[in-house]
Amino acid sequence: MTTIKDVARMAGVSVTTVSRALNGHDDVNPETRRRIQEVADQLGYSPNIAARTLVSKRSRTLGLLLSALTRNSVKDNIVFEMLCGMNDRAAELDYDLVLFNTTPQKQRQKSYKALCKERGVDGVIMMGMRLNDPYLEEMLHAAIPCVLIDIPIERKNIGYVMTDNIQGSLEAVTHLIGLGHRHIGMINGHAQAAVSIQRLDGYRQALERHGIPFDERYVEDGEFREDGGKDAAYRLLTSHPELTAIFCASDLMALGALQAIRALGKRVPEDISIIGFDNIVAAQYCTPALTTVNQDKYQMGYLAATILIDMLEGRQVQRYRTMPAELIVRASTGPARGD
Amino acid sequence: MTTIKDVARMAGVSVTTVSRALNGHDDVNPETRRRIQEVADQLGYSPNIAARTLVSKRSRTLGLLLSALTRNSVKDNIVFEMLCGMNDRAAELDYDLVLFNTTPQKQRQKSYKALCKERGVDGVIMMGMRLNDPYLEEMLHAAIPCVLIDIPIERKNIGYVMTDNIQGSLEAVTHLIGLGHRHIGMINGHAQAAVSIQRLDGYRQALERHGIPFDERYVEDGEFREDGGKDAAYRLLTSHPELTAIFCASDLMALGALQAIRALGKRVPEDISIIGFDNIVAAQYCTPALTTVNQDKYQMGYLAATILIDMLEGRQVQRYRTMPAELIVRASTGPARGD
DNA sequence: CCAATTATCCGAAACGTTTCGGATATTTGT
DNA sequence: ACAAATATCCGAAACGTTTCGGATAATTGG
Repeated sequence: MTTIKDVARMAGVSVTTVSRALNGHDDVNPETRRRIQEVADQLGYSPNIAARTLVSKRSRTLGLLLSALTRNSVKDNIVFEMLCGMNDRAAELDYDLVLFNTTPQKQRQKSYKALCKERGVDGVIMMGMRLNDPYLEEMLHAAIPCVLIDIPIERKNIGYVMTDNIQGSLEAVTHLIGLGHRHIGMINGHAQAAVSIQRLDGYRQALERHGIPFDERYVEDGEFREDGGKDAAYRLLTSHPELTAIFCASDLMALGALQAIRALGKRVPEDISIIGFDNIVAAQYCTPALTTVNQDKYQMGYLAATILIDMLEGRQVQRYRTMPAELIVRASTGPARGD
Repeated sequence: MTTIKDVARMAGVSVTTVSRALNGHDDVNPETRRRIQEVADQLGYSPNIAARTLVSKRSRTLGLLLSALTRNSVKDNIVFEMLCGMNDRAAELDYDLVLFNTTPQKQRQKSYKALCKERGVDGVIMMGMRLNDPYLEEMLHAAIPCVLIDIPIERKNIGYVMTDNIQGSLEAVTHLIGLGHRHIGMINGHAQAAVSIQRLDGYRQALERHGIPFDERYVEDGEFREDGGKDAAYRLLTSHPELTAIFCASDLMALGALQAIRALGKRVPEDISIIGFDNIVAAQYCTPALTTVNQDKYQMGYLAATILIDMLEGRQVQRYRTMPAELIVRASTGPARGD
């Protein structure tokens, strides 16, 4: 492979000058710069990133800590869409992405900071992390630029992007109430997710605004999993037969709920209305098509990369972004049955 | 960050010894090794990968060239599932993955070899590449270990993994013939995909075995896109009203075909039977649920990573793998209508 | 015309590893 | 007891960049 030395030799200048010329410093003669550029092109030179990283501490590489990139998340294209967004933006800005391999057991051995330092990434995007994840705490102290997805923490060197979950669930539940529902259950994710807290909040606010008392027995956790949603729906509907609608904090759980309802011999939406959250691909294809709250996942990934790179390159920027949610009414919601 | 020098100083040995101890070389006293390991743990030392890569030319990093990781592939979870498989396997074997950002215009400027060398990746997994992609040709000459997905090329330093597409489409079309269909159209991808060639082959073989003449006018390309499938189905059905079934080379195109058929006022499967390929998530949720040929996408990614790392670490290994395809009969296929 | 500034270039150090070649001390074989 | 083999360690070079501090030549100001 051709190195900077080859270019220097062939152009008849020192490596210093080549480096400075190619990196756009201004103490190099325009004519010299042109010649160096020509030689570099001709030789197909491109700098060795390891060497550059070693000395300059900058690698034009973003680290991705995606806890959900594993076997059982394949139905769930959320991560994928976000990844596409990040990848597109990173490509535009000429950064590369590295996927950190972080199985839970590895987390114990290797600190967050070590992970980043040894890889020499300039910054990190984190998603799918639980609020009590040890990495999260650690990250707050490490001085490494980081953008969080779905975790609203405001600190130096940290940005986040998330959907307006309160607005989203508020609209969803209001939609149900508008259809005459008064006994509305909720299948939430788990307590260690910021989105769960917010979506529950929106649910409560909607009820409150319409004078419907909040009943905590109407809320079950489904761990954001399909079978978790199925179990939760089963528990909810058998314990509280008065329920006519269920708001789910994710489409995947809503899909599970659909199964449970079918197994119980009830119909959607005639007997029970269902709303999901996320607008995953399966939501528009399942039967009945799922009414849901759309998150612009691609855009979130795109924005996360944008914010991170802006931070890295010292641009002033809005570090915290909340994207609007959008209710998408399909076939899984209808008027409340008259009991 | 703590470096190898810190460990050396604190352990009272030279950096050479620390390096050799930590890397498992055998010319170091067991007791010394233990002490060094202890100090390293205590200091939270982990080697700087850039420095290591620079000198040793090995980075424990795999490069991913995924042409399909972009906005319009979000419905298509094939790449994602494969990625999950690669990621899991890489994590098990302690490798990291880097996503090369390769927009088409960048390909022109930067050679494949330069891309790999400058990043210092040990090997590469390629997928979604067209047969006439310039990178492909280049890669055959570069001496960089590479695993191809869906491109059966047998060379030194190269492996591939793909599905048995001939068997898969053979089964699919045989299934249709078994249901009494005699006029079977095909929506293929495009000529620059090995899978298209193989799937067409399987289609022809199935017809041939049952004495049904092959009619090239029954085959249209849909470019593996949903709208492409829709257009192709429209052309096929309007030009050849005798068709009672269509075999699609991808589920995404089958989804498009479903739309076209609906728009033409026909029913699936009563008027037209449809079979897809891939078994994407949407296939099981759409209406009618799609009969399709399953590819074990996760396993393909997992295998690709396995093969590549085996090659890198000098293990003897089966470099070429063809995975069995599996016909999954759902609701989009039925007996041929009697005209 | 001389001093001061500016433009342009370069040598050498530094980044954190691995590894080659050798050095020293210890053990073995006879 | 002595040569040979072995076990254990280390110094220094090398990897390919960037950058600090300075050097030289050209230009400017008065």
